[in-house]
Amino acid sequence: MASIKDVAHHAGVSVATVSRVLNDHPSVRANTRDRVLTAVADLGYRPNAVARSLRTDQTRTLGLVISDVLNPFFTELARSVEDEARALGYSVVIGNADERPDLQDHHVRTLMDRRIDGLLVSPTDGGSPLMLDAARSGTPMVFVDRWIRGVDVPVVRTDGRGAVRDLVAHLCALGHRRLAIIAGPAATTTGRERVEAFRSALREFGLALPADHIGQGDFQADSGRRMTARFLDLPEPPDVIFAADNLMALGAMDEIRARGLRVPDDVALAAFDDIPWFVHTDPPITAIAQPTGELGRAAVRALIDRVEGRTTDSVILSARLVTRRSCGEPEGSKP
Amino acid sequence: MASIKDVAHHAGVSVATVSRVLNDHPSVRANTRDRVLTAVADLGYRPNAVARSLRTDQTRTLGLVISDVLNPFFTELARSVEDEARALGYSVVIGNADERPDLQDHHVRTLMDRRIDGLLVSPTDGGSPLMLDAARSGTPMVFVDRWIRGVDVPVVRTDGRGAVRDLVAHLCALGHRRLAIIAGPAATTTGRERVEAFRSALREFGLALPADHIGQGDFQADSGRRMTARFLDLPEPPDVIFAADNLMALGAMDEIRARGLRVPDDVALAAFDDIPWFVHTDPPITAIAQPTGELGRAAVRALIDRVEGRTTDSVILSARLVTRRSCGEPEGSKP
DNA sequence: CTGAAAGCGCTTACAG
DNA sequence: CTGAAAGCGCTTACAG
Repeated sequence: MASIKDVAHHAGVSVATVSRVLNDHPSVRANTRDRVLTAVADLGYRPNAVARSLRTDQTRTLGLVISDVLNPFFTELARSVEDEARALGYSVVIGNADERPDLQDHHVRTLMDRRIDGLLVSPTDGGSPLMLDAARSGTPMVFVDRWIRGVDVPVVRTDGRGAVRDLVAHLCALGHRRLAIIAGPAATTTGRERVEAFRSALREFGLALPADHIGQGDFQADSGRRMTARFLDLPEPPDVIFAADNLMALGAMDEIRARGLRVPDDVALAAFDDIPWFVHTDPPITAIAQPTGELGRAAVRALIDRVEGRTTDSVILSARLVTRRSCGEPEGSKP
Repeated sequence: MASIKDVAHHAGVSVATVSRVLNDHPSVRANTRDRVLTAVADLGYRPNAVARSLRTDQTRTLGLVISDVLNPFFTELARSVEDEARALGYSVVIGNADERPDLQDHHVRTLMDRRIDGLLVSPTDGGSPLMLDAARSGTPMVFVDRWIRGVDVPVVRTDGRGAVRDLVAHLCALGHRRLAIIAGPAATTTGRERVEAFRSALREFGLALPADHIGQGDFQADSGRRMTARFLDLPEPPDVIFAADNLMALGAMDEIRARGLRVPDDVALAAFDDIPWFVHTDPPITAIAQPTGELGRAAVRALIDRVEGRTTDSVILSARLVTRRSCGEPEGSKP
């Protein structure tokens, strides 16, 4: 592969001059510039980004550690992050934590070793020592979707409180009284917040959330299946299962179907996070939709602000309820 | 951030010695080694991967350019690629082409500028000049799923021929006679091969594939919707629509539902690529399943073989038909 | 407007 | 067993 030296030689100038034209430095004579550009084209020269990064101490790369690539919510988030970053002149490298703190740490470490300019994380846990170090190390960082308490890092997330309340109102209006939730890990903010929002909405409607109606999932499909089995084995099973993400809703569907039960007749089902397939499931699934694209874009803007030395605030967007048939006939239909 | 110089100073040795212990060079006295390790721990030192790469001319990173992150097939592929690569000591950086040749080229260029050790690509087109250059440039490369003709690069892919024939047999057994396909871009191998396999299976069963029963899609959802609309507007619409990937099947479902039609009563539907949600759609969707995980792992092994100077062959796995209810009652049920 | 030189943080032959 | 030195491919003050 041709190096800057080859180009310099070919153009009959010094490497400094080649570097200048490559970086659009104004003080290069037009004629010199043309000679260099010709040499670049002739040799098919491409600057070595590794060498440039070492020298300039910047990689123009952002790291993104997501909780689970198999979760369409995160995949859509990753997409919008990459789009916005590219528009602003940055690349992004993604690490998939697969909901495992150890894997998350692995990726944070690898990314920092590569000297990425900034780190976007949706933490799978409450903050490992490594993660805390990273946050304090001076590498610009922003949390997206999930965050860690007690760390001075901006957060870009969705507040699902209102939508969860709307969901509970919807469920009560349909006559449901025994509501259960499959929660995410208590170590994650969204794991905790969604249960809390659910609990306080229930309270508002005069309902309780007994311990055996809280299933401890891990945001992945299998746990949704296991928790659903546990609920359905209860002497008095719940009327409704609310899955705190779409993967656990998938697991719930698997279990319900395996038992030959029907949604919503035997159990109603609702999910946090909306995905295109929810329109086509049997029945279509009521879900809480996040403004995922905007979330990703806002997170990138916040991170790049930090990277480039500007200040940023946290941003909180809001989710909305999308009601479909999985909890019973929607308002306005025949009973 | 501490550098190797700081560690050397702290431990009272030269940077060469520090480098040696970091790289497990045998000729370091145990005592020296311990002193260095202590300094490393004290300073929280992490080697700068950028500097190391510049010096060693290897990044221990693989590039993966996938056609579309929003497609669960590619997302699962990416997952298995990353898993296998990590197990073999490599990182992977993913570029999402979003089915756009220009974006694909952007990522190939960026990845090569970063001097990744090897490139895994599922091309979105028939081979841009840049792609052809890359293949010839000496950077180890392997195609996965899709490939480019006339380029000497190993291919790891699935042969769907047998499964497509099984699908057509299944459809004929159910009495369908007017079969249509929503194909992928003709510039892609899978775009062409799936139509070809479909056409020759039809011929085998004495059926034709008229031009107006071939919809030209682009592997993304919208095109599935548009082509389905076109089929349904035909004076004599097809009995069955076969979508060449799961995203176009989603689009087809959208259109069918928008018209208030039912699957399979009004039109039957089948898809290439199976996803977990196909079990829960209304009705469950008959699909052709690829061994996606194995595909990704085999591709990584092939690429790393090349990177490390070994030779590799192409590998061809096979797909299988998973029949569900979207084409009519399965064999053995009541009619 | 251009070049010679230093230096980014590593690794590795070469000496001793 | 260890160190001094060269060099990977760039960028950028410093001179001229």
